[in-house]
Amino acid sequence: MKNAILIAGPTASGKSALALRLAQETGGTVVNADSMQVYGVLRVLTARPDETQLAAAPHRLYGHVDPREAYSTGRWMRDVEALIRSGELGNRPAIFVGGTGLYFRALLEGLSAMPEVPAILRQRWRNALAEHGPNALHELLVERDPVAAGAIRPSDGQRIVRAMEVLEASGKPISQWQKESGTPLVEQSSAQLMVIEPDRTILKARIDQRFDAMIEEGALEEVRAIAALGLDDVLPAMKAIGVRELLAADRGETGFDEAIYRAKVATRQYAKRQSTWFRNQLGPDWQRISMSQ
RNA sequence: GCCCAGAUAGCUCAGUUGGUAGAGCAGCGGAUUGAAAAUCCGCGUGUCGGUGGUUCGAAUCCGCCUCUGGGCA
Repeated sequence: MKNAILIAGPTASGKSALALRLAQETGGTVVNADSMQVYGVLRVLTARPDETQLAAAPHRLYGHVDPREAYSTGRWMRDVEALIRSGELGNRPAIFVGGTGLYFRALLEGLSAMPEVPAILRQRWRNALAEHGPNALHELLVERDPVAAGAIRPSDGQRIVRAMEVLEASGKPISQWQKESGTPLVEQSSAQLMVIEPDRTILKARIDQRFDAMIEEGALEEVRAIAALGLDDVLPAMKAIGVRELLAADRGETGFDEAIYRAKVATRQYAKRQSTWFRNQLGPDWQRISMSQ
């Protein structure tokens, strides 16, 4: 698609507000590019737009996924593609906003067309990882896909498992798949690319303040609600920052002050990883904004 | 006022019989192609409270001072 606006930035950098403003100015649609805000739970804890904000401009791909499901970059790309094809965006700009660097890369460069891996296979390799550890699986990968093995550290269990399951599901090494670039969904030359790069000290203050506000808005109740679903801890929705920390406190394993501190630290560390991605992975075409508002 | 115990990295602490110091957490840098709020890699950032002494050499031993905690008054 043409004339898209992309807004990347670490958590709590004020990007959602900027996206909303641009949507109102242009009549465009805000499209979520955040891997956690897709889930239909944890509205407060994932800082998903509230009713008022949703009413102020069209928003898409927010909270549309059941937390029992494991969403993925591939599914997000298919959702975006379906949205574009539906024609509902019209000729007003789509404003992609979020903190997931990989989503932006996929949008601009496409994702290799690897086939869906059957759930049974996925589970088998995950079990193998749990049982034998990453190093043993890496040795296997060295034999079966030496190129991928060379690029993946022997300690990186998650990527090793991905390489093994793709190979087994498709009969083709993941290193081969990755050479075949996919189809971009956004035409970069016509797009406006913005990344917010806030000062660390200011961002820390904003993170602390925002988490306190989340607690006041009912983050604990949200976490209790998701716990009541009895989901497996490995599901992405259960990995949202604050879930583990607040649940531990709710069970009496830690104090709430401790849980809040831990969650703030985890958010800060996440923001740092995001900043590293944006700093080094986004190309020179991105406009770097020191701080919006 | 007296007695005792502390004072070492941003925080909590370790440091054998003297050889200019190291863990965890925090922090910083990096990787990143369907779990990415995930996963993984690298880095110690220091007036060892201050001062004088003993010693070739002091975080370590001795004196004095300062601060903190506890006890006795």
